[in-house]
Amino acid sequence: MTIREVCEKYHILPDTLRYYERVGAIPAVNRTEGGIRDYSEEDMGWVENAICMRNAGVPVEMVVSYVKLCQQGDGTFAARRDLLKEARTGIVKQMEKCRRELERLDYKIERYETAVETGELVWDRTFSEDACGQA
Amino acid sequence: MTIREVCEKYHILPDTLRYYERVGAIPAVNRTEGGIRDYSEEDMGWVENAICMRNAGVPVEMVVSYVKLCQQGDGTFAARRDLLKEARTGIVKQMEKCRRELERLDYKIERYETAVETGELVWDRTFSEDACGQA
DNA sequence: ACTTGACTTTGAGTTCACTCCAACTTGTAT
DNA sequence: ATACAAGTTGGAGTGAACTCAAAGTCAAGT
Repeated sequence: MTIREVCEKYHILPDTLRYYERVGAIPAVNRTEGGIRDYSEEDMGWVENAICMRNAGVPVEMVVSYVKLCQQGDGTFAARRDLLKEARTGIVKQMEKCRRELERLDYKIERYETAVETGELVWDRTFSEDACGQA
Repeated sequence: MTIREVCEKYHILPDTLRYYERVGAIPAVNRTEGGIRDYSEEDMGWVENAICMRNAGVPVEMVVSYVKLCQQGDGTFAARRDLLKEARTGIVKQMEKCRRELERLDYKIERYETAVETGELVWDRTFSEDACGQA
């Protein structure tokens, strides 16, 4: 599979794929005689891994660390598990922040819906005690 | 309330608060005679709003737009509602991506747990069809 | 062989959201 | 009065993650 095809499949730019490869977020990709990237099934798996982790906000540096551990062989299972657990914790934290803001937003949107009808905006609840649980 | 106190309350840096004010993510803050910021209850509400939205990954530019609409008065209820709905959509999308990656991660972590015990890593599931639903 | 378009590398540029610095002013404690 | 901490401004710097540009190479069609 050419870089173009991979990019179409995952809706990303060729430069992003090359960047991921350059920094090590994916291992070196197969090449043709002429030196052109020819993504194998395995390469695609790595690409997917990087995209999935990045989609969830996992830092590139963490993806790089994971790939490195994988390349170091079977002695790194525990380290890989720990790294993924750490990534998981970060994602859960981020989701919790989003959940709280969603609640806030839903309340506000509801108030604005009413305000659009009546012409008057009323808050019967205050948000002043903490910033979405961050205090 | 001084900038220091606000920062301690919300665990952010003074420079961040000044930055938010400068770009308009919060309206101009009350000042003392000498020109030192003295956050009122209302100012705090704006600070909280900015922090909450940012915590959920809403771009600063969107917070700025919201504040601008609020400052334009009662004629902008519908516009504000629409803006918050747009922010909401973005957050929901991000959470969905996180949810999918969490599933992936949980499966992988579970496999690694087993691998740590047995010394052998086995995938009885493939992730090759899409990148966490992004395809 | 020739054109055209896709691919290559290296390195620089961009965007976002802060974060820091320097020089100066304000407020508090002795 | 005098330190000295804490605040102020304007502007520069940083880190993360791309994204683009330039100059050249490769491959497919005519």
